[in-house]
Order: sequence, then structure tokens, then C-alpha cells
Amino acid sequence: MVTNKNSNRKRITPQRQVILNYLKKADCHPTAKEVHTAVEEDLPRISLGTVYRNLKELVEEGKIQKIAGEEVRYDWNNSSHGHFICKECEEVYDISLNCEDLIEKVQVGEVETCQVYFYGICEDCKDN
Amino acid sequence: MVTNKNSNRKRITPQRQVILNYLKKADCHPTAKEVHTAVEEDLPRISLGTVYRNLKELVEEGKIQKIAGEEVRYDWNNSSHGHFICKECEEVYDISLNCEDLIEKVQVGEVETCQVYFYGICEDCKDN
DNA sequence: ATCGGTGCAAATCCTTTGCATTTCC
DNA sequence: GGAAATGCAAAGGATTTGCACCGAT
Repeated sequence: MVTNKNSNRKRITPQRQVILNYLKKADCHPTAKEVHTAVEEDLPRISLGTVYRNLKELVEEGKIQKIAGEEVRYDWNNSSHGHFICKECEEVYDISLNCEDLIEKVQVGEVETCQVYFYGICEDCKDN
Repeated sequence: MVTNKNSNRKRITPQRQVILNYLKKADCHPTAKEVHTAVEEDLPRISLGTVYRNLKELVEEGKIQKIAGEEVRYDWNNSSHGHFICKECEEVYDISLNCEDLIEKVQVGEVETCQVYFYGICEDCKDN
């Protein structure tokens, strides 16, 4: 089930490439639909289904992160960080933190990825 | 937006009561559908829509937690803790940890709730 | 020629919602 | 009595999937 390096099963398609590149450059946390809209500029014929398929695989490969807030969003940057999600405007902010300390506490299994979510009202919304 | 003690707007219905009691007693992390199936024993006519409505309100009141893993699950226990989610069997384990330390790092807004997820393979699955 | 990936559209699944009815204060 | 909650069924939205076709090895 694990991808075998010797097998040339997985292809790097332009679609996959464009999606990953977009997520790398984007300093936001787009939804699948937003990714689709964005990559359509480069690949006008790309379908939403393909975007979903590629996002799923990129997550499984660990190249991107899936953020499960009120809406599902995606994030490049597999470095250790959390997310603050504003209940008001639904904006997502990156929060740098060290997950290693947390992972140490886990005994029930081997941790592959760690995600931290903070929910609240962001400063911008509080000021209004 | 905060529930006003003087207003008698919110009713404590048997449905709400049964749902909350079930979550309190259950030492698992049920999905909405599982909650529905469970409470049907006490309230045979309860609808899935009502379960969703009540779960949503209980989350907003802070009485229960919504766990957004691969599937959405619910959890009583508002004490500070995280969840380990097994990629293989999808079992959810409680991980006790102190969120306060994490919350201190957040500058972008006031944190109301904090959730920590660990993904990996649990010991049970690894042994097989 | 083959086999994985794609586009398209239909199907599926989860959750929300409208509305008539019931329930509780 | 009247607001709020319910049950039911329909609607909505996000994601997945089946299938014929395309493209790279």
C-alpha cells in the first residue's frame, strides 16, 4: 500500500504541480473550491473532481495539511504550526508553536501529524 | 449573544437532556448519527434533525466539544484535552494536556476554545 | 498498448432548513 | 396563548465516484 520508489505508478501531472505550487505561494488557507478557481487560471479545463483527488493525495503524502475548521481548508507548510480560526469572519491565522512537546505526551500510538486549533474572535473583529 | 439568565428563551427539552446525558455517560466520541441511534432508545420518535440542532447548541453553549477529524464527532468533557485519531481504525483517544500553555502564544485574538489533534496509527492497529 | 490521471456528470453523504404541529412556560 | 422546539421531508452543499477518453511511458 505504501508508494514504492521503484514503481513508477504515481505520475506528476501538470494539475498536481499547479495545485501544489499555488498552495506554496498562497499565503492564505483556501478551500477546495478556492483552489479550483485559482488554478483554473493556469489550467482552464481542470475539474473540481481532479482538484479534490489531488488535494487528497497531497495530504496523504504529507505535502500539505488539511485544516478542519467550520469549512475544510488546505495549507502548504508542514512545519510545526497551529491555526487560529475566527468565529466571526472565519479568517484563519497561522500560529507558530512547537508540536514536539505535545507529541511527547501521546502514549496510545505513534503520531505522524499534529494539528492545533484555536477558536475565538480575532482582533480585527473585536475592534468593530 | 450570551444567554441571559433573566430571559426564559431557551428551553430544556427532554431531547436536549437525553442527548447531553448520553454524551456524559458515553466514554466514546460518537458521530451525530451514533448519538441519534443511541438516544432513540429513550426517545423513539426523535429525529436526526433535532439531534443536529441540539448538538449545535450544546457546542455553542460550550457544554460539549465538536471534534472535526475525518468524521465529525462529539465529546462531553470540557476539560483541557486533545485527541489522537487513528488513521487505520478511526478510533479516537483522549490525550490529557494543558492548553493554557499553548493559548498564551496566541496574539491574533482571544482564544475561547483550543483543540489539539494527533493523527497516526494506534498501538492496537500497529500490532496487527 | 497500457495504465494512471483527467473531465464530466451523476451519485452519495452529511447537515441544514421550511413548515405544520406539539410542547412547555 | 405564544414563543420555542420538534418531526418530517425536502433542500443544500461538499465530496466522491463511475466511466469514457487522453497522454505519457
